Amino acid sequence: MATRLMEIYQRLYAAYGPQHWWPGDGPFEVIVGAILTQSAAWNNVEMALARMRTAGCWSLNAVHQLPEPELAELVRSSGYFNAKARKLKAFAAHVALNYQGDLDRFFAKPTAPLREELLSIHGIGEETADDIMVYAANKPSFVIDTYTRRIMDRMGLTPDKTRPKYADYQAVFHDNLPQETQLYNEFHALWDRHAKESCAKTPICETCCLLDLCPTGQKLTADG
DNA sequence: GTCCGGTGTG
DNA sequence: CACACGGGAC
Repeated sequence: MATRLMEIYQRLYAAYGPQHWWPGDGPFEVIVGAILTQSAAWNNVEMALARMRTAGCWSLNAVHQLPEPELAELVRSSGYFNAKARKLKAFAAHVALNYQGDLDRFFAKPTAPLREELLSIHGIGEETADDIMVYAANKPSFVIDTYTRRIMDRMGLTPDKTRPKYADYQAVFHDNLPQETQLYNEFHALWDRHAKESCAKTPICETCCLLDLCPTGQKLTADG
Protein backbone atom coordinates (compact mmCIF):
# COMPACT_ATOMS: atom_id res chain seq x y z
CA MET A 1 0.00 0.00 0.00
CA ALA A 2 2.86 2.37 0.84
CA THR A 3 4.31 1.93 -2.64
CA ARG A 4 0.90 2.40 -4.25
CA LEU A 5 0.26 5.65 -2.42
CA MET A 6 3.65 7.08 -3.32
CA GLU A 7 3.19 6.02 -6.93
CA ILE A 8 -0.12 7.89 -7.00
CA TYR A 9 1.47 10.94 -5.38
CA GLN A 10 4.29 10.98 -7.91
CA ARG A 11 1.84 10.64 -10.81
CA LEU A 12 -0.32 13.51 -9.56
CA TYR A 13 2.66 15.72 -8.87
CA ALA A 14 4.10 15.02 -12.31
CA ALA A 15 0.74 15.80 -13.92
CA TYR A 16 -0.20 18.93 -11.98
CA GLY A 17 2.90 20.22 -10.21
CA PRO A 18 2.86 21.97 -6.83
CA GLN A 19 -0.58 23.34 -5.91
CA HIS A 20 0.49 26.14 -3.55
CA TRP A 21 -2.37 25.71 -1.12
CA TRP A 22 -2.33 28.57 1.33
CA PRO A 23 1.10 29.61 0.07
CA GLY A 24 2.91 31.97 2.35
CA ASP A 25 -0.29 32.87 4.15
CA GLY A 26 0.04 33.28 7.88
CA PRO A 27 -1.79 30.97 10.29
CA PHE A 28 -4.56 33.52 10.75
CA GLU A 29 -5.52 33.56 7.08
CA VAL A 30 -5.34 29.76 6.89
CA ILE A 31 -7.67 29.38 9.86
CA VAL A 32 -10.21 31.88 8.57
CA GLY A 33 -10.03 30.38 5.09
CA ALA A 34 -10.49 26.86 6.44
CA ILE A 35 -13.66 27.86 8.26
CA LEU A 36 -15.09 29.98 5.47
CA THR A 37 -14.51 27.33 2.82
CA GLN A 38 -16.76 24.82 4.53
CA SER A 39 -19.09 23.71 1.76
CA ALA A 40 -18.32 26.86 -0.19
CA ALA A 41 -16.46 27.68 -3.39
CA TRP A 42 -12.95 29.00 -2.78
CA ASN A 43 -13.52 32.02 -5.01
CA ASN A 44 -16.29 33.18 -2.70
CA VAL A 45 -13.98 32.70 0.27
CA GLU A 46 -11.33 34.91 -1.29
CA MET A 47 -13.85 37.71 -1.67
CA ALA A 48 -14.71 37.43 2.02
CA LEU A 49 -11.03 37.42 3.00
CA ALA A 50 -10.46 40.56 0.93
CA ARG A 51 -13.35 42.33 2.66
CA MET A 52 -12.03 41.36 6.09
CA ARG A 53 -8.56 42.62 5.23
CA THR A 54 -9.89 45.89 3.84
CA ALA A 55 -12.09 46.38 6.89
CA GLY A 56 -9.06 45.95 9.14
CA CYS A 57 -10.45 42.76 10.61
CA TRP A 58 -7.23 40.89 10.02
CA SER A 59 -6.09 39.27 13.25
CA LEU A 60 -7.63 36.96 15.82
CA ASN A 61 -7.81 39.89 18.19
CA ALA A 62 -9.68 42.00 15.63
CA VAL A 63 -12.12 39.14 15.05
CA HIS A 64 -12.52 38.81 18.80
CA GLN A 65 -13.36 42.50 19.15
CA LEU A 66 -15.70 42.89 16.15
CA PRO A 67 -19.42 42.36 16.86
CA GLU A 68 -20.73 39.16 15.27
CA PRO A 69 -23.32 40.85 12.99
CA GLU A 70 -20.61 43.09 11.51
CA LEU A 71 -18.32 40.13 10.96
CA ALA A 72 -21.19 38.27 9.30
CA GLU A 73 -21.61 41.11 6.83
CA LEU A 74 -17.89 40.98 5.97
CA VAL A 75 -17.95 37.25 5.22
CA ARG A 76 -21.32 37.29 3.43
CA SER A 77 -19.91 36.14 0.09
CA SER A 78 -18.70 32.84 1.54
CA GLY A 79 -22.26 31.74 2.27
CA TYR A 80 -23.75 30.50 5.57
CA PHE A 81 -22.42 33.81 6.80
CA ASN A 82 -24.23 33.95 10.13
CA ALA A 83 -23.11 30.46 11.03
CA LYS A 84 -19.55 31.16 9.87
CA ALA A 85 -19.32 34.46 11.77
CA ARG A 86 -20.25 32.54 14.91
CA LYS A 87 -17.55 29.97 14.17
CA LEU A 88 -14.88 32.62 13.63
CA LYS A 89 -15.87 34.32 16.87
CA ALA A 90 -15.71 31.00 18.71
CA PHE A 91 -12.19 30.33 17.47
CA ALA A 92 -10.94 33.82 18.31
CA ALA A 93 -12.52 33.62 21.75
CA HIS A 94 -10.89 30.27 22.43
CA VAL A 95 -7.41 31.58 21.63
CA ALA A 96 -8.01 34.85 23.48
CA LEU A 97 -9.23 33.14 26.63
CA ASN A 98 -6.78 30.26 26.76
CA TYR A 99 -3.66 31.64 25.08
CA GLN A 100 -3.91 35.42 25.45
CA GLY A 101 -4.57 35.54 21.71
CA ASP A 102 -1.19 33.98 20.97
CA LEU A 103 -1.56 31.32 18.26
CA ASP A 104 2.07 30.22 18.58
CA ARG A 105 1.40 29.14 22.14
CA PHE A 106 -1.68 27.20 21.02
CA PHE A 107 0.19 25.50 18.18
CA ALA A 108 3.10 24.61 20.43
CA LYS A 109 1.01 21.73 21.71
CA PRO A 110 1.87 18.20 20.54
CA THR A 111 -0.02 16.90 17.53
CA ALA A 112 -2.66 14.70 19.16
CA PRO A 113 -3.72 17.05 21.98
CA LEU A 114 -3.74 19.99 19.58
CA ARG A 115 -6.13 18.19 17.24
CA GLU A 116 -8.41 17.22 20.12
CA GLU A 117 -8.52 20.79 21.32
CA LEU A 118 -9.28 22.11 17.83
CA LEU A 119 -12.19 19.65 17.60
CA SER A 120 -13.59 20.98 20.86
CA ILE A 121 -14.06 24.44 19.33
CA HIS A 122 -17.45 25.26 17.81
CA GLY A 123 -17.26 25.06 14.02
CA ILE A 124 -14.13 22.94 13.85
CA GLY A 125 -14.85 19.42 12.62
CA GLU A 126 -12.35 16.81 11.49
CA GLU A 127 -11.58 18.19 8.06
CA THR A 128 -11.25 21.80 9.20
CA ALA A 129 -9.13 20.69 12.15
CA ASP A 130 -6.75 18.87 9.81
CA ASP A 131 -6.62 21.82 7.42
CA ILE A 132 -5.47 23.93 10.36
CA MET A 133 -3.07 21.23 11.56
CA VAL A 134 -1.32 20.91 8.20
CA TYR A 135 -1.56 24.36 6.65
CA ALA A 136 -1.35 26.55 9.76
CA ALA A 137 0.23 24.60 12.62
CA ASN A 138 2.61 22.58 10.44
CA LYS A 139 1.60 19.25 11.97
CA PRO A 140 1.24 15.98 10.03
CA SER A 141 -2.50 15.15 10.10
CA PHE A 142 -3.79 14.04 6.70
CA VAL A 143 -6.81 15.96 5.42
CA ILE A 144 -9.69 13.84 4.13
CA ASP A 145 -12.46 15.47 2.13
CA THR A 146 -15.27 14.32 -0.12
CA TYR A 147 -12.96 14.50 -3.14
CA THR A 148 -10.32 12.31 -1.51
CA ARG A 149 -12.94 9.74 -0.53
CA ARG A 150 -14.42 9.69 -4.00
CA ILE A 151 -11.11 9.05 -5.71
CA MET A 152 -10.05 6.46 -3.13
CA ASP A 153 -13.35 4.64 -3.54
CA ARG A 154 -13.01 4.57 -7.32
CA MET A 155 -9.41 3.39 -7.09
CA GLY A 156 -10.19 0.55 -4.70
CA LEU A 157 -8.45 2.25 -1.77
CA THR A 158 -11.54 2.28 0.43
CA PRO A 159 -10.64 1.24 4.00
CA ASP A 160 -11.49 -2.38 4.74
CA LYS A 161 -14.47 -1.67 6.99
CA THR A 162 -18.22 -1.92 6.83
CA ARG A 163 -18.86 1.80 6.99
CA PRO A 164 -15.50 3.61 6.88
CA LYS A 165 -15.34 6.88 8.78
CA TYR A 166 -13.07 9.87 8.42
CA ALA A 167 -10.48 8.32 10.71
CA ASP A 168 -10.45 5.13 8.66
CA TYR A 169 -9.64 6.97 5.43
CA GLN A 170 -7.04 9.02 7.28
CA ALA A 171 -5.41 5.87 8.68
CA VAL A 172 -4.68 4.65 5.15
CA PHE A 173 -2.25 7.56 4.85
CA HIS A 174 -1.01 7.67 8.43
CA ASP A 175 -0.24 3.95 8.40
CA ASN A 176 1.54 3.92 5.06
CA LEU A 177 3.30 7.26 4.60
CA PRO A 178 6.08 9.03 6.50
CA GLN A 179 4.64 11.55 8.97
CA GLU A 180 5.79 14.54 6.96
CA THR A 181 3.71 17.69 6.94
CA GLN A 182 4.96 18.86 3.56
CA LEU A 183 3.98 15.55 1.94
CA TYR A 184 0.52 15.69 3.51
CA ASN A 185 0.19 19.32 2.47
CA GLU A 186 0.90 18.70 -1.21
CA PHE A 187 -0.83 15.31 -1.43
CA HIS A 188 -4.15 16.61 -0.19
CA ALA A 189 -4.03 19.58 -2.55
CA LEU A 190 -3.28 17.21 -5.42
CA TRP A 191 -6.28 14.97 -4.61
CA ASP A 192 -8.40 18.09 -4.71
CA ARG A 193 -6.96 19.23 -8.02
CA HIS A 194 -7.40 15.79 -9.55
CA ALA A 195 -11.03 15.56 -8.42
CA LYS A 196 -11.82 18.85 -10.13
CA GLU A 197 -9.73 18.20 -13.20
CA SER A 198 -10.41 14.56 -13.94
CA CYS A 199 -12.10 12.50 -11.22
CA ALA A 200 -15.21 14.66 -11.17
CA LYS A 201 -18.67 13.49 -10.20
CA THR A 202 -18.86 12.35 -13.79
CA PRO A 203 -15.26 11.23 -14.30
CA ILE A 204 -13.16 11.98 -17.36
CA CYS A 205 -11.12 8.80 -17.51
CA GLU A 206 -9.59 8.89 -20.98
CA THR A 207 -6.88 11.40 -20.06
CA CYS A 208 -6.52 10.42 -16.38
CA CYS A 209 -2.93 10.08 -15.16
CA LEU A 210 -4.05 7.29 -12.78
CA LEU A 211 -6.11 5.31 -15.27
CA ASP A 212 -3.93 2.19 -15.28
CA LEU A 213 -4.11 2.10 -11.46
CA CYS A 214 -7.89 2.54 -11.27
CA PRO A 215 -10.35 -0.36 -11.55
CA THR A 216 -13.30 2.01 -11.98
CA GLY A 217 -11.61 3.91 -14.78
CA GLN A 218 -10.65 0.74 -16.61
CA LYS A 219 -14.18 -0.56 -16.43
CA LEU A 220 -15.59 2.74 -17.69
CA THR A 221 -13.15 3.10 -20.56
CA ALA A 222 -13.63 -0.54 -21.56
CA ASP A 223 -17.41 -0.17 -21.82
CA GLY A 224 -17.19 3.07 -23.76
C1' DG B 1 -31.58 13.69 8.41
C1' DT B 2 -32.06 18.99 8.25
C1' DC B 3 -30.44 23.51 8.38
C1' DC B 4 -27.19 27.14 7.16
C1' DG B 5 -26.63 30.59 1.82
C1' DG B 6 -24.11 33.68 -1.68
C1' DT B 7 -21.79 33.09 -6.09
C1' DG B 8 -20.24 31.05 -10.30
C1' DT B 9 -21.12 27.80 -14.01
C1' DG B 10 -23.66 24.73 -17.50
C1' DC C 1 -33.18 27.23 -14.76
C1' DA C 2 -30.38 23.72 -11.68
C1' DC C 3 -26.41 22.55 -9.41
C1' DA C 4 -21.96 22.46 -6.85
C1' DC C 5 -18.99 24.47 -3.70
C1' DG C 6 -11.63 22.99 -0.23
C1' DG C 7 -18.45 20.87 6.17
C1' DG C 8 -20.29 21.09 10.67
C1' DA C 9 -23.92 21.66 14.33
C1' DC C 10 -28.04 20.11 16.02
